[in-house]
This record gives sequence, structure tokens and C-alpha cells, in this order.
Amino acid sequence: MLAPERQARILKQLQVHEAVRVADIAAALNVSEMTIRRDIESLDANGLARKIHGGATRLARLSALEPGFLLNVDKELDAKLAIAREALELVRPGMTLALTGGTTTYQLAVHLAAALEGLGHLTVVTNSLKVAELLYHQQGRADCKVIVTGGERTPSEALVGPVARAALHTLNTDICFMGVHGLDADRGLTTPNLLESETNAAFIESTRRLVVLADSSKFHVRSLATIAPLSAVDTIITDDGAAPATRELFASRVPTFTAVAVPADTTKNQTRKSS
Amino acid sequence: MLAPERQARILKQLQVHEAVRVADIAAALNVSEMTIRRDIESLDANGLARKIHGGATRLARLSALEPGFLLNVDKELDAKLAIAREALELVRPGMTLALTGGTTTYQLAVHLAAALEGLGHLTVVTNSLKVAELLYHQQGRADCKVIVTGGERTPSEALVGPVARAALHTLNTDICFMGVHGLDADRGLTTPNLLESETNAAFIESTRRLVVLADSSKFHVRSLATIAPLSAVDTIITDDGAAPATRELFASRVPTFTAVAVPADTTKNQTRKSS
DNA sequence: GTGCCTGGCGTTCGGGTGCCAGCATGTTAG
DNA sequence: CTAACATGCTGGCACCCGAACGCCAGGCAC
Repeated sequence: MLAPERQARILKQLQVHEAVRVADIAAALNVSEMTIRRDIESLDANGLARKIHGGATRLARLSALEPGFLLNVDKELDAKLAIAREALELVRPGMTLALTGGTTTYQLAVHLAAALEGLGHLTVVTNSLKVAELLYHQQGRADCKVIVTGGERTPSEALVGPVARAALHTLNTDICFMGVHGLDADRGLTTPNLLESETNAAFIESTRRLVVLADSSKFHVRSLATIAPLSAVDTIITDDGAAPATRELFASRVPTFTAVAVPADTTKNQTRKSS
Repeated sequence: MLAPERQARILKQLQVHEAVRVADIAAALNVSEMTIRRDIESLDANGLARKIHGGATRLARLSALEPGFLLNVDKELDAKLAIAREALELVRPGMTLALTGGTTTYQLAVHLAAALEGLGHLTVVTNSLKVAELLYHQQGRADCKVIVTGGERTPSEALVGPVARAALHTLNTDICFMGVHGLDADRGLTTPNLLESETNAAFIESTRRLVVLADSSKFHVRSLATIAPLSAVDTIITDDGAAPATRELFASRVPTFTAVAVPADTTKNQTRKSS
């Protein structure tokens, strides 16, 4: 057991558990506690973990991270799950996908990562650092190339701006999954962030087929900036929570409109934390 | 048993095991340990494996966490720390910095993040997702804009390729801090990754001043691809571990050459004012 | 409060292992 | 023959690991 190997094991443990104990690791790896302490010390010095009394703990990561992000994920989680599942049906082996930033597309990415093995080679273009991270960790296990657009970061963890736009101008994708903040019959797809609207417009220009993922709370919402008119949309995937009139209105405006059923209570896997 | 054959065997072993020992391989192949060490050294220079104390470890794999990146950080840690500290001296408020991928620049980013408050407004351009993550988490606390170049990911967590290059063509930076894999008097700055060399070359074109950060183990190392000749370098910052002849050689080739003292014993990173 | 115990930490020292520079040898090519 | 390259060997050095000891803090009894 070599030193870097041990340290890798410690970090791996820390991805699962919030903290680890020196004694536990020492026993598990069959080395002295002193050695583990030195390993932790080294990890700490490198800014990869934090040394605490009795063991080590990870730095920020999933817990402290995402102030607005995780909170938002929970909202309408079941709907987003169902939508993501439906969207996944559109993916075929060999395709080049685009995924914009946002929590809905992130859900899709999670599902995509889980299903990668059955999908052969895929290329994914994204301006979301979180999606890039997620898919990158699947690498080795599956055949998936990830391309990041670059740009500046918005509070919602997406990369935007001239750099992102320029990158998208040189890329062509088969299908683009886009999460939006609002979907209005007159004002089209909207988002509160000007730069994001511009970037998302570039996504639309670069794709053959635009799929908008929007839970039912997004209908009739107008945010600051319009990304594109409804006529640019090829497919809308939503849940069944919208009023029938609303559903019909939007269904009549786009070539394909899918409203997936969301199990009412859904005592799903791990949800249920907040009541 | 020829050299390429041995090295192939080592790589094969690494696909199965997280790490291998010099002694084991030497025994298995019935050659001297010295030969295996040289093989591993070569594999490392070509970016196919990573040399560690006692053997070799693979770069990326299913291990879920950053592979060669974190494991390697330990090596030359004190030197990298001292180098980072020195590099930080070159940063002035209002500057636009570029940081390439690599462990040395990551160390710089860690220091930079800690010192952000005193530096006023900064703009940082990077092709390293880890650096982007790190600096982004400082946001709010300090005035620092982070721009990611975009591109595809290499095993060493850097973004490279046409997208990165195109982004860099549109950006201009005051100073670029670059970590390299090798620094050779004849072959200049080198790296095992072809795409990375191309991207780093783009970094050089886009900056006013190029600062190469290289601990003393990097001198006289030739990796696969040349990024740029030594004449492109404005400043080299290294530690004091190189032979005097080496130091003089490189010092005579670049306008500014700084060898920072690395306290010999000081296993402690924290200051230690008591004497 | 004092005294004792316990658990974790850090230092220090010693043994062992691995690393490297330098030289010697063998092989191949010109 | 010389040159270049690959391999093996050796002695000195550096590093890693483990164990022992002392330090410090908290808990508990008195």
C-alpha cells in the first residue's frame, strides 16, 4: 500500500462520509495511526481535506456549496425527475447533445449519467460546470465526451458571455435540452439573466432540435430577458400539473408537446426530507 | 524483453491495480529495479502513468476522484508552496491573470484565494476546472471575476482543444502563470499532452508576460510536446533545489529568473514565529 | 480546587526501503 | 574503431513508516 494510494482512499471515503476517523482508516488499511495522521496532514496542506481532531473532514463540497442551487433542486423535484426521464427517451447512441445550465437540465444529466452505459458514444456540450463535473466522473465507465463552452460564471453556476457564445458558434449539436425560467405565449422563453439569455440563444442557433424542459410552474412566467420566441421550440416536455387550457395553448404552438404524469405523492427514493 | 514491452506490461497492470510497486514488477519481469524505475520515469514523462515513491500509479480511472492530480500534489509540496508565494508577489490590483492547468498553478490559486481581499479587483482566466471552482467559492468575499476557457477535459483536469484555443484568441491577459511538465534548454517548455501543449501555446500568445512556475525537478525534462521555446518565457520561478550549473544555464536564457529558498526541514506550512 | 485517567496529537528516533548518480558492461550501428 | 544506447550494479542518501514518549484537554471522583 503506497502513500498516494492511501490518500486516495481517504478522499474517496470523504466523498461518501462527511468525516472520517484516523483510527478507522488505520484499521481498515492496516497501517499505523501515525501514518494516517501524516496522510491527512498532507491532504490538508494541499487543500484537499481538512484536518480535525480525531480525523479529517471534507471542505465545502456538496454541503456548503450551492446556496441557491440545491434549494431549488428540491422544488418540483418529482416533476423534474419525470421530465428528465422523458427527455432521456429522445437520446440515441452517437448523438451530440447540448445541455444548458439550470436545475432541470442538471436532473437530466444525473439520469443521463446513470444511463450512459446503454447509450454508446455520446458527446455532450454544456455551459454548466456542475453538469461537466458530473459527467466527467462517469468517464472510464462509459464512452462520453464532455465539452465545456467556457465563459463567466453566473450565480446559477452556468458559464455565459462572449466566450460561451463564440464557442457555441463553432459547435453543432443534434439536440439541445434547455431549462428556462419562464415560458410565455407572447414573450417566448425567458430568463432573469441577460447574459444567460444571450448564451441560450446561441445554444438554439447551434442545434438542430430544441427541447425545452419546463415544469408546470414555468408557464405564463415572463422573466426579464427573452431567449427566443416559442416558434424556435421543437419540443416541450413538462409535467401534468398545468391547467388544461394552458396545456392546450402551448401544445398548439409547438410541433411536439409532452406532458408526463407525475405520481402525486411519490414517496420516492430519498426525497421527503422537507415537509 | 524490450523496453516498450515492459512498459506495456506496467500499463496493463495499472489497469487492474490502482498502483504497482517497482520491486514487484522487477521480480515479475526478471529485470533490475533500476530498469523499471527508468521505465516508469519514461511513462510519466509521456503522461501515461505517474511516478510515485515506491512505484507508479495510474492517472485516471474509475477511482471516482481526481487521479494523478491529487496523488501528485504531495511531491515537491514545499517547493510548490514557496513558488506560489513568490508568484503572488507579481500580482497587482486590477490585473488580468491567466492560470493554466496543473498542480503548481493550483497551489498558486489556493494562495491567491487566500490573499484575494488585499488585491482589489482581479480577473482570472483559466482552463482548469479546479481553479475555477476554487476561486468561484471565494466570490462574494472578494472582487474577483473568473473566466473559464472551455474545451474538452484532459486527465489532468484542464480544458483543451479548439474551443479553449478560440476563447484564448479573444482574450488578453497581463500575466500568465503556467505550470509545465518539463523545461529543457533545447526543447523549451514541454508537456506530455499534445492538446495541452497547443492550448498552453495559445495562453502564451494571449498574454503580455509569461511566468513559468517549475519546481527544480522539471529542469532537463523533455516530454512529448513542446509548448514554446525558452525564448518565449519572461520569468521563471523555481525553488533552490537545482544544481548551480542548471540554475545558471536557465537564468541566462530568460530575462528574469527567481530561485526561492525552500526551508530545508520545515515540514510545517504554517508560519512558526517562535525560534 | 487537586488528582487521576483517557484519548488524541506531535516529536523524535531508528530501521528499513526506495531512489539516484555514476560507472561498468553489452549490444548495435556506422 | 567509436558512438550511442540500454541495462545492471553499488554506495550513499533521502524518505517513509512505526513505536515510544511526553503534552494537552476533557471527564470524573473526591
